[in-house]
Amino acid sequence: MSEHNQKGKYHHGDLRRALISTAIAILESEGVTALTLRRVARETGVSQAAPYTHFRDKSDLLTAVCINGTEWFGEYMKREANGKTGADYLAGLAIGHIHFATEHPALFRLMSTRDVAESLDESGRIPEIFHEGYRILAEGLAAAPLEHFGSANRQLDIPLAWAQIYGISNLLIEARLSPQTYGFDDETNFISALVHRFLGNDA
Amino acid sequence: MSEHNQKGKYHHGDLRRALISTAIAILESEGVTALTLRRVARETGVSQAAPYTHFRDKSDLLTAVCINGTEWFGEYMKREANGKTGADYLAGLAIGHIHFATEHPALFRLMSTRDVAESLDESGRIPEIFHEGYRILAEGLAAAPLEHFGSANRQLDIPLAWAQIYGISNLLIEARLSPQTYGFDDETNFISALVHRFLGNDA
DNA sequence: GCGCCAAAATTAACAGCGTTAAGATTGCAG
DNA sequence: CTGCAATCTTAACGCTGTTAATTTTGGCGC
Repeated sequence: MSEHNQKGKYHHGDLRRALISTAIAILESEGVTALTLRRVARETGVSQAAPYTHFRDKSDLLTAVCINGTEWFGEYMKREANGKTGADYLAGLAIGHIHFATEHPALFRLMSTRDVAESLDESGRIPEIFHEGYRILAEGLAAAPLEHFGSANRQLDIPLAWAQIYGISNLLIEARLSPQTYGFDDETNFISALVHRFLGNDA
Repeated sequence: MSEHNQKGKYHHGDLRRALISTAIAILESEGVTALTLRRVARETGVSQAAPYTHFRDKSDLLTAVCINGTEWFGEYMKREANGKTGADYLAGLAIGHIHFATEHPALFRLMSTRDVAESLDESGRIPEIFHEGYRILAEGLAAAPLEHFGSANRQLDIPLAWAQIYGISNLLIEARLSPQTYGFDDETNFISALVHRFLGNDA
C-alpha cells in the first residue's frame, strides 16, 4: 500500500507530506495564530504526538512549510517573467513577487521571519529559483541599470530595488497601502503601475 | 501617596504604566515570543490576573505598547529631520525611520502587524507625528519631486518612497541585507548611502 | 473617627498549547 | 512465522490566556 492519507490505518503512509499540507491549509485560511501543532495533527486525523515522528518540533514543521512556500514563490515569479527580457523580465519578477505576497500573506510573512529564514538557509534546501531570483535581479540591474539614479554607487541599486519590491509587498499585506487612495480600483493594475514606474519604463 | 511602582503594596499606584514598561523591556531584550502576559505580571510584581484590571486582554496591552512605540518612533524621525529642509528633511525622516526599526526590531515588527495596526487606528491615539510623517513625505515629494522618475504618474512616488523606506527597514531587521555585502562596515553609513541614493542627492 | 463601597488586587480553576516518555501497533526482512 | 525497527497512541508535565469568586484597600459621606 503506497497511497497517501490512509485514514483509519495505524501507519498513515505519507504523514509528513500530509501534515505539511494541512499546515499550509490552516495558514492560508486562518493565519499563523490558528496554526497549532495539535490542530494540524487533529485535522490530519492523527494523535497530538504523531508529528514528532517526522518533525523535531513545531518550528521544524514551519521550516518545511516554508520550503514548500519558496517553491511556490518561485513559480509565481517565473510565471510573470518567462518569455520576457531586460527590464520587462525584472518587472515580471517584481510583479510575481508582490502577487505572491498579497495572495498568500501568512505564508509570505512566515517565510520572511528571521528565525525561520535562518533555518531555511541552514537546511540548504531553498529552491534554486530563490537564489536565482536574486542573481537575475543583480544581473538585470547590471545590464539595464536604473539610469535615473546616476552612475555613482550603482551597486546600491540592487538592495534598493530589492527593498522596493519587498516594501511594496509588505505594505500591501499590512493593508497600509490601498489602491483606491491613488486612484486605482484594481490591485493588479496598481501593482503593475508601481513596478513599472520605479523600474523606469512608464506606460 | 502618588508614587509609581509601589512594590509590596496591594494597590500599586500606577500599575498600568508599569505593565506597559515591563512589556517593552521584555520585547526589547528577548522579542515577542518571550512576551507573555503572565511573565509581564510576574516581573512587575503582581499576580497573573492583575493586568486584567487595566487591559481587556493581551492584545489590548500590545496595543498600548505600540502607542508608546509610535511616540518613540516619531522622536527618532524628528531628531534626524529637525533643522533640515527639502530633500534633506525627507532623508532625515527616512534615516530616523530605518534606525528606529534596526534598533527596536521587535517593537517595530509589532507596530507593523496588521491586526495591531488596525486597533491602533481605531484607538485614534496614534501620535500626530506619525500622520505628520506621511503628510511631510507627501508634501516634500510634491515640492521636491523625484525628478529622475519623470513626470508621469508622479502620485505614485509617495507610496514608492514609503515602500522603499519600509522595505529597507524590514530587510535589515530580518538580516537579509548586510552592509558588508556592499562594501560598508558600518550600518549607519550603509543606511545613509541607501537613503541618499534613492532620494537622488548623492554625496 | 467611622463605616461602607467601589476599585484594585488576589487565588483558583479551565481549556488549550508544545513537548516528552512509555507503551501499543504495524510492515517488513530474515 | 518471528522479531525488529519504524510509526503511532495515550498520558502526563508545565506553560499560556482568560474567567470567576474572593480579599484587600483607599477615600468619601457622615
